[in-house]
Amino acid sequence: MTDPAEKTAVTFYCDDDFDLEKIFECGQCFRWNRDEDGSYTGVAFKKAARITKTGDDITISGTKEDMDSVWRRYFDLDRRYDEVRKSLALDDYMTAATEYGAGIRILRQEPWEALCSFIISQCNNIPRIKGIVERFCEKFGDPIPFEGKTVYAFPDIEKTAGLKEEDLCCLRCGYRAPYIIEAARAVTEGKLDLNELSNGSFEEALCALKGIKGIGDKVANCVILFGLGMTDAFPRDVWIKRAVKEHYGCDFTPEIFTPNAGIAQQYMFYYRRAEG
DNA sequence: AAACAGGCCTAAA
DNA sequence: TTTAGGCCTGTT
Repeated sequence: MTDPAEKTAVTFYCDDDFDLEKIFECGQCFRWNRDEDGSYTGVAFKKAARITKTGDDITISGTKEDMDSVWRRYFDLDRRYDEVRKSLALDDYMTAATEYGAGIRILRQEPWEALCSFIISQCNNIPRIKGIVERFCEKFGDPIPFEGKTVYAFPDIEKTAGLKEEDLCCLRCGYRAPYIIEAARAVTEGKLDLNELSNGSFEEALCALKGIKGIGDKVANCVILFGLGMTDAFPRDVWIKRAVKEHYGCDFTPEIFTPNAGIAQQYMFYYRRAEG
């Protein structure tokens, strides 16, 4: 097999927010890993890549076609995050949060990967989530040659739908195993059209996702935000609940951040977690 | 050792 | 409609 990623790369200038560490380690994704030189390698949309930042230059391994067909959208490059931050700095707290999180971008991930990853995320910490996801990919994902090694794509929905619960025991994902399989089957059986969801409303997507056993409000909102690209979805995990309680009280509504409540949520999350 | 972790489900008020 | 307890696994 050829490995074009080793030979080519695309570099572009970015004067907007783009901090690799914050993007990949703010809790929104689980498949990017840092190397000693500060670059990150990962897989998305069946493409492996290494991404490096030098000054304001971002270099992504792969062809220009990969850049245009995958990474531009994945990294949400058509949105000005510096302007989003400004619009969200409505009070002292959000001013501090957006300054602290400057450099974050919301990744537009594959809907299925987001769905599956955030099912796994429930009641888990990030290292364990990453471990489970990685074992899932190694065991059931297509191999992709990259930089002399083999990495693995996220497993296909169809393949997952054909698995039995015991096939997933090696992941050590516990009680989430049936949820993963059920979600995949909902898609292959036509009960849930993940691609179509992004064309509909937030409410429709929320309702459709929560119709699947194992997907509640929090996971559904994560899927809508990170997988469907609806920037108003507002996942409430324990950290967000703490932050909201401490700074806004119980009459808070995320609509004050419309149309970017989900992005606001990410700044709040990242900031609150850093406080410990 | 026992409690807790980036939820969700079910049963019971 | 809200609340408690249990759930796999891993770490503290």
